[in-house]
This record gives sequence, C-alpha cells and structure tokens, in this order.
Amino acid sequence: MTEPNPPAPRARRRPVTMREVASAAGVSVATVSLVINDKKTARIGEATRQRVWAAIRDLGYRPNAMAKNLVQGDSRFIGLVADAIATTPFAGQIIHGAQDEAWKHGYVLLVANTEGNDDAEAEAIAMMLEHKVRGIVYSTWYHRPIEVPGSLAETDFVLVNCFADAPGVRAVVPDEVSGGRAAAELLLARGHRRIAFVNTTTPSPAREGRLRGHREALAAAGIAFDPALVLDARPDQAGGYAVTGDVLARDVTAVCCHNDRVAMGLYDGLRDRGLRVPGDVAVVGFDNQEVIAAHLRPALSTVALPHYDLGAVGLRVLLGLDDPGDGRVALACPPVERDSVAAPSAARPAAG
Amino acid sequence: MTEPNPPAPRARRRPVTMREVASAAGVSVATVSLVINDKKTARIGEATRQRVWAAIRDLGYRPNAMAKNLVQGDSRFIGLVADAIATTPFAGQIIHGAQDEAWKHGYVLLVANTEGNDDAEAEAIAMMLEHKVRGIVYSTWYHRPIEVPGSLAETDFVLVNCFADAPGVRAVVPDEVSGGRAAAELLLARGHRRIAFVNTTTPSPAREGRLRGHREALAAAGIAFDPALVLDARPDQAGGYAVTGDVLARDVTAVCCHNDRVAMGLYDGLRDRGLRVPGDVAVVGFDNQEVIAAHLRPALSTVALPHYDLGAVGLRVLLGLDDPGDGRVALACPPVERDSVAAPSAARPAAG
DNA sequence: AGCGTGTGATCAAACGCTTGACCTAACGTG
DNA sequence: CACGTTAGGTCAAGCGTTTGATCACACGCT
Repeated sequence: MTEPNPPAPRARRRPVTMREVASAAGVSVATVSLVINDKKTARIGEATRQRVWAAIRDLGYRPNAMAKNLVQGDSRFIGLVADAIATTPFAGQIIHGAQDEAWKHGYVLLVANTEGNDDAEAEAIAMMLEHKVRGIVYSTWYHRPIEVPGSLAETDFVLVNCFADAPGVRAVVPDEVSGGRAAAELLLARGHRRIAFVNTTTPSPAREGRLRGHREALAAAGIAFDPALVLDARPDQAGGYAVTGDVLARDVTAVCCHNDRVAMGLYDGLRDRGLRVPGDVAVVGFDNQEVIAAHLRPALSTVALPHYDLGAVGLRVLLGLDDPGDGRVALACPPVERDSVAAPSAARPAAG
Repeated sequence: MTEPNPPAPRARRRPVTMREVASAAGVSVATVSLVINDKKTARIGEATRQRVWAAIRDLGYRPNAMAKNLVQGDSRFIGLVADAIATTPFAGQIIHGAQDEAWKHGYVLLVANTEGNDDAEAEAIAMMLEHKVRGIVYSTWYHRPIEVPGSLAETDFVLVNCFADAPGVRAVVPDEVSGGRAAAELLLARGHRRIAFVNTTTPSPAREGRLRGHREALAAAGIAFDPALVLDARPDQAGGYAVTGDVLARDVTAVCCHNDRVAMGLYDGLRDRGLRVPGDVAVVGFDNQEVIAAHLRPALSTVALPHYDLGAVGLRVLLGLDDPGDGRVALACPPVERDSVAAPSAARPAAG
C-alpha cells in the first residue's frame, strides 16, 4: 500500500555541535569554545586554532545561540510589540529603525503585532518574557496615551510613539508642537499670513500639539491668531474634500492640513472648484506618507513624522545609550519641502 | 556628593527559576516541570498541583524558553527575511500573515530586514541558523525571480513572493495571470470592449503574467486582442500621467493600469483633460494599495495582491501544512470593486 | 508474613555551551 | 638539579529544563 506522501517532512539533519567539531579537530570542546570566541585570556597555539577553524568550516558548524544564552544568563533578544504592523507603513518604519539599531548592538528583535487585541498583546509579552528578552519596546502606530500593560513591568521597557503618565515610564514620542510649528513655517517663509488650520476631530496629542505649534509660529511671525481659521475635519481624504468649501470661505491663501490624506482630499476639492495648488492656494500636509505626499500633483510639502528614529531612539533608550532623563524624549518632525507651496498670489482665490 | 545618575541601568532582577518555585512549593524541580506542562504520563496529586501553581503565581515565575528549547532539541523559532520592511505596506502584510500563522502554531517569528543588502542578508540568515530556527521564509516585496542565498540551504526554507528555478525549491507567489484576468473581467462585465492595457516598462512576472491574463479574459469574451492597445509606462504616478494622451488616442472606453499608482497618475491626466472617471473612462488598478485605491476620487476598482496570504501560506508550506507539490503555489489575486468602473458611455471621449 | 499493585513524587542524565581552576611539559635560572 | 615560569591545553561545574527510570509507601490479597 503506497500511502499518499504526507507533506514532505523535509530532511532536518541534526545540527553539528561543538563536541563534533572538537573531536574532528582533536581537541576538547573547551578549546573550541575558546577559539571561536577568541578569548584573550586563554592561550591557544596558532596551529590548534587553524585546525579548529578548519573543522568548523568542514563540518559547517553553527554555534547554538540558545545554549550560549543559557549559560551566559542573558539573551540577545529585545522584544518589540506593535499594535499594527501592516495597516500603515508607519509601524513598519518604527520596526525598521528599531531593527537596525538592535542589530548594530548585536541584538535580535522579537517582533509581535497585536492588532490592538489585548489577549494577543498579553501573549506576545509573555512570549518575550519567556525568552528572557533584554527589554521590550512597546509601540503604537499613532501617537497616543496608553495604559501600560501589567506584564510589561516584569522587564525593562520603553514606550514608543505613545506614553503613559505613570511615574518613571520612559517614552519616545514625536514632538507634535515643533511639527506644527514647522508646518506653519513652511508657509510663513513664503509670505503667507492668512493660513487655515484643518485640525482633526479626534482628540489626541497631534490635535493639541500641532495647533499649539501653529500658534507659536504665528506668534513668532507677529501674526494674530484667528480662531475662525481653525477648522475641524475627519482626518482622511473625505474629510479634506468636505472641508474645502469652509476653507475657501475663510479667504485664506494657504492651508495647514492635519495630515497628508486630508491634504489629498483638499486637492480634490480645490480642483473641483477650478483652483490650483499652489497657485491659488498653498497646501501643507503632515506625516510625509510617501505614497501620497511624494506623488500627488503637485507633490505635497509636508512635515515628516520621525518613525524610523522613534524606533531607533526607543531602542537606544532601552539599552541605556540615550538618556531620557527619566521622562519623555520628543523627536523633531522635520519639514519636507515639495511643490505645494508658493508665495501667495496678489488676487485672493474666489470663495466657494 | 550626589552623582549625576548614569543612564539608569534599570533594575534587572534575575528571573525566578524553576528551582526556586520547587523549593517554595516544597517539591522537586521535576515535579514543577510536570505540573507546568500538565504531563498526562505523570501522576501528581491535586494538592501538590495547587501548591506548585500557587508558588508559580507568588513568585511570578516565567519558564525559560531557551532552556526548554535546548533540552528539547528544537526551537519554536521561524525566521522571516524580508528585503524591505518599511518601503511599502506590502512587506508588512506578508510579515503580518506569516506572524499570525506562526503564532497560531506556537512559533515565534524572527524577523530580519535586509533592505536589499547582501551582507545584512547573510548575517540575518546566520543569526537565524544560530538560533536553530525550524525554517526560514524568504520574502521579497515585489514578485520576482531570485538567486537563493547559499546559507539558506542549511535549513528548511520557502520563498515567498519570489522564486528560483533551482529544482525542489518551494515558493509561494501571486497568480499574476489570474490577476490580469480578474482586472479585465472587472471591465468586461460592465460591457467594455475596447480596453487599453498600461503595462510596466520593467520586465517581471507581473508584466508578463498580467498581460497574459488580460488576453485570456479578452479571448474568453470573444474580443480580438489588439496589440496597439498595450502601452508601456513607468510604474508610478508620473508614468500614468504621462501615458494619458496615448491612452486617449487609442479611443478606448476603459484602462487596465499596471498598478494603483499608475492609475492615480492617469486620474490626474484625465482630469487635466476634463475627462471624468468612470463616466468618460473606466479605470482599474492593481495592487489594492489601500492608501491610494480606497481614497482616490472616485475610489479605485483594482485587483488585490494577496500579501497577507502569501505570508500565511508561506508559513504553512514551511510547516508542511500545505503541500506545494514540490513546486510553486500561486495565490489568486482577488478583484476589489469600487467606483472607477461604469458601463461605457455611448459617446466616445474626445481624444487628448 | 509475603506479595503485587497503584499512587505520588524524586533522581539524575542529558541538551550545547562557557569559564575559572587545574594540569603537564618544556624551558630558563641560580 | 630543584624550582619557578610560561605556553598550551583540558576538566568539570553549571546555566534552567525535560523525562525515562526509580523509589517509598500504603493498601488489599492470599
């Protein structure tokens, strides 16, 4: 009876161990270990060294990282929990930054995404704890306050792109205020003085912070803040499109949008009214969401959220390489100039 | 003298071990192990069980996964190497799918991104090998042929979103042909018969496969294939915008774009000419790149690349749960209907 | 008393590696 | 020649678990 082959259990040859290398080289395992790790404290003859390396190569030996970790009492793992790995490129950037930085210091990232599921999150953290991670970077895909999951406290951790007001909880976040300021400055530098600010409807550090930065920039430029120029819109294309009329009714020459998607919607709204960017209205976005900002017509000037750095710095803080002064470290949001801003035209755009 | 605290080396209390639990519960480590793993073969009294669990809870014990792996001879790790974790949401989706599936089977993903750097790649694979991963999923962010890195062969592996023609190399890829067919069908179903096909300029499985699918759909609908309706364009917004004139010159009622970004550019091109989507020209994209497709005005009908499934199935194949028949498994690209397709209007749009 | 049996828990040997302590020749030196 | 020294290694304990083999004991039978 020939059975239908069960899905090919691929040949899993047992890995070569140090013992095998030792006997192949005619030395003790201790010697092999000393050679591999190039221990300065041990005296091993050049000839022996050669034989050991040769055996290693011949046998295709790979050290067993887990055995090593075990005996050394600490792992080279760092956990990274993210709440949305794939929803946006944002989390990806954070991971990327953390990854690079971890790698640089000989650590391996244990990534888990929870998709906002608390159980998954608890499980993920438990898994990391069981692997005796050196610490955990806990990140969210958009900047917001969070409750620190209880089990996090069992290890060293740092919050990234989110924060908690428990004392002593380190966090790395984007500096929304400076971002808001940077956005406004993009416009002010070109001479705009009547600038609409399309804020999001959802309360968040971004909502409050960016507006504050906007006002600071206005103040610094000697422009009185006019609350009537602040509008609310759902933070997406539809929101931006819908708010177009209100924006134009304010008789402004420029608009700061809460994010790039709102700007994208606004582009559509303006186009539908026969208005041109930046000729009739200058627009700046926020987030620097590549797919959108770089490829809108005209390309969108915006302010970048430092996701990569958030991840990288988060890791450095965890490793004690950067000192948060036991508080939050706020990372600057750099402006990205493209083509959606020009000097205001003499004639005001027609309303409506 | 109060010294300026050096970057807070956080309290890293040595983890609780099984031995401590054992003595706290007044039993042997063996007993603790048996209780924890709920070994059916061992007979442990209910009272003892309780005491052990109590001790575990009191001490906050977490098993040491590495010790466990070591003694059991196999790890619960699976490696995932990606060539671009953050460039697009694509890789993120693959990771997400692999992650979920791995988790489901009790595995932990060791993610590494190489950003196309061969050294980084080799290092990443070495790291995984040293952690004695159960296998490696090697993925690329866009569908293409690759050379299998030598060290991959040291373990079990499967290619995802890429392939090699070495014999016996398992791969999971998107079914470009069926995707191309699906795209065309979106249009054919509404009655379009003269359809432009904007292909990419770069040779790739996508370029060849989608066109083939397109032709198959045409044939199935009894429409003669007209090579003149196939145009080439750089696969981005600029390309789509630039090709608009040529498309219109072909006097078509609909366009299949190589991807969503091309469609986005085409939207702009059409708008500039006062043409409307889908009223004057129906458009379908490819990729289902959320940020774009769902938020263009009108929302873009497109064909989705099954990234999540690519990751998930890749993992299943690795685990021997799905059988690739020792070849490639091609995953369908499902159509996503939105608002950019309507029946062709009686009057042909004016050429460009 | 002697024996089998079932129950409840312990012993101790691995797993692959690191590392401080220890061993053994061979080589000066006084 | 006895003695320290050094070069070149080896020994063996131990990291935290798992697990097959074992053990101690009480119970019920003959």
